[in-house]
Amino acid sequence: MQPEGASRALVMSDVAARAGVSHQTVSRVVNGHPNVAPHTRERVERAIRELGYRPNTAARALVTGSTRTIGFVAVNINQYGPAQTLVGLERAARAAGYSLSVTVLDEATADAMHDAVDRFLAQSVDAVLALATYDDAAEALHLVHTPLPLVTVQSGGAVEEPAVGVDQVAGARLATRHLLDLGHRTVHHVTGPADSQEARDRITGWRAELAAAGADVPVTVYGDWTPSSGYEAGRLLAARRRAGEDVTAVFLANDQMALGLLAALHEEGLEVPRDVSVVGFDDLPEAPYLTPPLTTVRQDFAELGHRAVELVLARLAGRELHLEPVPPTLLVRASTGPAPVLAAPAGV
Amino acid sequence: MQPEGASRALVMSDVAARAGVSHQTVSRVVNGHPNVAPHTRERVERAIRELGYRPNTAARALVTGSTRTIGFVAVNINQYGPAQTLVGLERAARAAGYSLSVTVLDEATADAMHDAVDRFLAQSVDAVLALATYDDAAEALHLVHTPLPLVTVQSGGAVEEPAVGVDQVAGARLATRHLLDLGHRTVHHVTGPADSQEARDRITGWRAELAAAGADVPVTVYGDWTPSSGYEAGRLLAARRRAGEDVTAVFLANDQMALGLLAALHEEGLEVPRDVSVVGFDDLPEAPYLTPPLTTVRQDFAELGHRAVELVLARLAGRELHLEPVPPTLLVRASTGPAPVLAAPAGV
DNA sequence: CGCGGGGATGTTAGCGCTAACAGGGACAGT
DNA sequence: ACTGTCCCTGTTAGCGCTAACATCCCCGCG
Repeated sequence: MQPEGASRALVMSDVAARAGVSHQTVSRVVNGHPNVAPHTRERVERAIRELGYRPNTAARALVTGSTRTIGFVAVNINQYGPAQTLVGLERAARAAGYSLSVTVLDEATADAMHDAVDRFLAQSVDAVLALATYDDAAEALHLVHTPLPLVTVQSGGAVEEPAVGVDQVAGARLATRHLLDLGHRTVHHVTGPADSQEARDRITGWRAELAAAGADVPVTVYGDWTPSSGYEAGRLLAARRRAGEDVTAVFLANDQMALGLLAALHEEGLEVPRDVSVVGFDDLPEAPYLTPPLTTVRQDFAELGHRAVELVLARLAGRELHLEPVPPTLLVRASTGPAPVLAAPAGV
Repeated sequence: MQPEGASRALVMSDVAARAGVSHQTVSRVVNGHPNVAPHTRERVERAIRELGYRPNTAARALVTGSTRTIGFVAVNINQYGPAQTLVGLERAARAAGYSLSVTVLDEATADAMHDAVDRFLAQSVDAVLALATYDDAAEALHLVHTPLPLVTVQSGGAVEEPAVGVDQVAGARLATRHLLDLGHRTVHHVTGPADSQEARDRITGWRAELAAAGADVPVTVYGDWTPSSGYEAGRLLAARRRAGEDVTAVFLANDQMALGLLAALHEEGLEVPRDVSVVGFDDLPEAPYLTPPLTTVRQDFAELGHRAVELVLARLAGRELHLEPVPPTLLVRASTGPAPVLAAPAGV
């Protein structure tokens, strides 16, 4: 299919010679220009196939000014969400004929962010995608001035740049609604770190859903995404429960904390979901394998990537485009169940 | 520092005009050529700074044939290891003045792999890095013929291409040794999937260390990286223990399985590390937060990335270079302790 | 004092491609 | 039959840069 011996790189005129046309006609065929006779087009296409020709991107970029490359900058890629976002973005970019150049920042300072964007500029990428879930990253992004089209991902409305994201508020409402629907009188919430827009949005959603149902809004339990903080939250909530509080349902801002909470509840002799129902957020690969399998909220990273790239393409074409946030989905597993009929005044 | 108004892209002759030299002299300064008078060099550098000039990479790539970009292809980036590898690679590439173009494959077929490498070729990257821990990916890589320098990462010797990796065998020996040193008479092993070279290497290391210590080699328990399989392994090992087998120490091929095993042992009424000591592999971010905090083996991904890029640079320069695998380290936490003094004939 | 040599700089020719313009043939309308 | 038009194809001129060659000047040496 492709010539193995890399004797000399093929160029357009090699194809032209073989097809008996000028190199410009080859260019027209390659770029899908309309005014080429079907017969000619076919011959050129055959020559391209037979030779295994590929246009040189550097030459193309030099004359068109476009590299068909998108830069992606993120601060933290260890976490499941960011890693999945990268995957979704890459896939969507590839589908649109773009490749993704990735930079992972060590720290979310304006300097580091500026450096990254600057490097992208030097690389002459066509646009920059930035993941900015944390406030410092979002702020740093604000301070970066660049002629490059910039699209932020998952910044949750913290920036006015064109942005795409998953609807965190809706996700939190979904989780909370599910628990209320199961008959729980209220839902406790273990938050993520305060400097994360996503964490704040999840609090907002949880609160909104409780308010809509007329349920009590319990004091939040602070967490920081780590299983350790989930564990602590579990101890705390168990204590509150012993003190007579109505702790039968807990919604945690991520699955890792749910993992810790599950362990703590187990140690406290509370059974999930018989005594307490638990919902997480993220749908980690291990979520179905926890004991019990975790009910959680899944974000559609493929769709997120798709919309991000769509937005980039729109900006590149000079179109204004406003995209709605991606709706998340609830995955009901075994960690949630009907509210226990404890000292509740009203039974079924 | 940098002109905000992107009126028109600056080119070399703009700098040349300002510095009162020819564009070629500017080129020489930019590329650090020796024969430029200090005085001239200084003037040119000042002009570059004042104007905020940046060489056009496309033009440069066109004439030099090098894009200073490395392609990275991986099949699975969701897992902790691969994601960290990406981060390490990017950092090292950036430090060496290269940028990383990433492709994530949906499936490890030869076709998909070929496609990815082909796209890199079209993009005229300087080299390709491939993550091939699974056999199918490694095989696919074998079938790909390309003029591009190719370096594989974490393939564990399954490919003869120049490769870098973490020493999985050594890691497994470290874990096993640690348990034996604590006085355990033997160590049980929960494996990873059979089609993973890493998983096989860990079995090899575990077996080698047991053999070196003259300890019994118990039948392995099959796992597949998932917490679920770890949970099953926990049930199985607890049963074996009840049947009189000497199950006081378990080494699992990854932390996720350890997570499942921990849950199973807890359910079985076995306490870790009093009854059973547990060691994982990977040092997941949640490892320190499990109950109990997990003793595990950490791979140095920064160093891995560094060596991978070093190898790429060597190949690019035509140098032969053989790099030793990166040694992993053992992190002792609370999940391991001295062997219980059960029905053992010899006590302390 | 003339000449050779080497360091500093300038000039020229592409790298492979696309855009803009030029040309040529076929067809329709008069 | 002639002209205008449209479609197809070819020719030419760069895109911004680096490599190779040309030039110039200054210095040291015979």
